[in-house]
Amino acid sequence: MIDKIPVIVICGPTACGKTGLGVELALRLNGEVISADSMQVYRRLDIGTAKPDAAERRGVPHHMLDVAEPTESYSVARYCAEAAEAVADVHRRGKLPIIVGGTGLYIDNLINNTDFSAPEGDPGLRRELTELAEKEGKERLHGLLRELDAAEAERVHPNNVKRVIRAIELIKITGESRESLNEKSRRPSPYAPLWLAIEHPRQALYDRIDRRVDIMLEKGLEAEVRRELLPIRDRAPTAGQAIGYKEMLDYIDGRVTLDRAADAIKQASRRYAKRQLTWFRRNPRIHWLGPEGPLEQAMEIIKDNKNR
RNA sequence: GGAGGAGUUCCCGAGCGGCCAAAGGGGGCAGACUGUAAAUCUGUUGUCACUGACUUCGGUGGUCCGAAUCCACCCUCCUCCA
Repeated sequence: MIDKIPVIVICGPTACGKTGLGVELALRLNGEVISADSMQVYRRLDIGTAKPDAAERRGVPHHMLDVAEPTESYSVARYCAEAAEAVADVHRRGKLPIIVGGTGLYIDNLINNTDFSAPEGDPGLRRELTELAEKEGKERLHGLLRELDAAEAERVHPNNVKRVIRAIELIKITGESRESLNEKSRRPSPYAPLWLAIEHPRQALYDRIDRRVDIMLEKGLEAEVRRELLPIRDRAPTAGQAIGYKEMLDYIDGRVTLDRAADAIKQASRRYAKRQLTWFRRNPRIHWLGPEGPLEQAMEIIKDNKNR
């Protein structure tokens, strides 16, 4: 307990005000921000990912931004390795690591110190299995998983081809069941996290999202997409999935009007926020801050936490 | 003014006498989640005293054992002729 690295985690759905709160806390607590955002890791994808600019960062050092090229495929495993290093570095220098972001998967695995020594994907095998699913059906693919790892087949829905493939891949490469691999991946966490998240009434959150998308458009989202994504559109496996970018490409290609593209971005962002909420709500350690004066609420909780 | 066509559950849209609270899609809501996660996937979506009842398919009134589906009139919208 005594040796654990104290960290603050600020999570929550998009557009809830995480970035601002993170910076404020960093300024007050002598901290540095470690971003936990699967899309802000990409260089030059600034507007669409709502990456904080120099003004927003207010001199607070930010880590885990701009650490990959848009053409690279990124992953939880890579994030955890790099972010853990960043956290350790910040702590070593006597500063408070503040993890700020909306990618729940990344945050949880970073904090839990998950061991990602399990094998990563085998592109050849993946292609083969994808073809199998296309030619013979998802049920056939799922049946294959059932033969190899019945317990996992029980947990993964046949329609979730990505997961089915991953599970088959794991057992084919390692010979071990998913359950046993997951068991092995659990390690003690070196962190003592204080979890914070900002909650807004649903409609208020959706309004914030809409406004934010309008601002992105004003700031030049279209130009950013033309400049950064259009030239590499088929070579951006992860970055190409970002909300905002694929919708803008539809517009640039002339498939939809700008208005419709904007609506699609808002729509997708709202649905994304919903999924984030689902993810974070199941974490009982999170202290949910109301929309009014989240900074004061956060400081209060931090004080209580210290006294404990 | 005349001739056609259309009005369906939050939206789009199928249904055209019983098996219809009404296909499908969208959206909403809820959930899952360990190497693409801003991704991928699941469930649910008229009301209730919920294995049954009640209200609903533009309105009113009919036909029929029985209507979203047939008939009459009315209202609204669209296309064409004037």
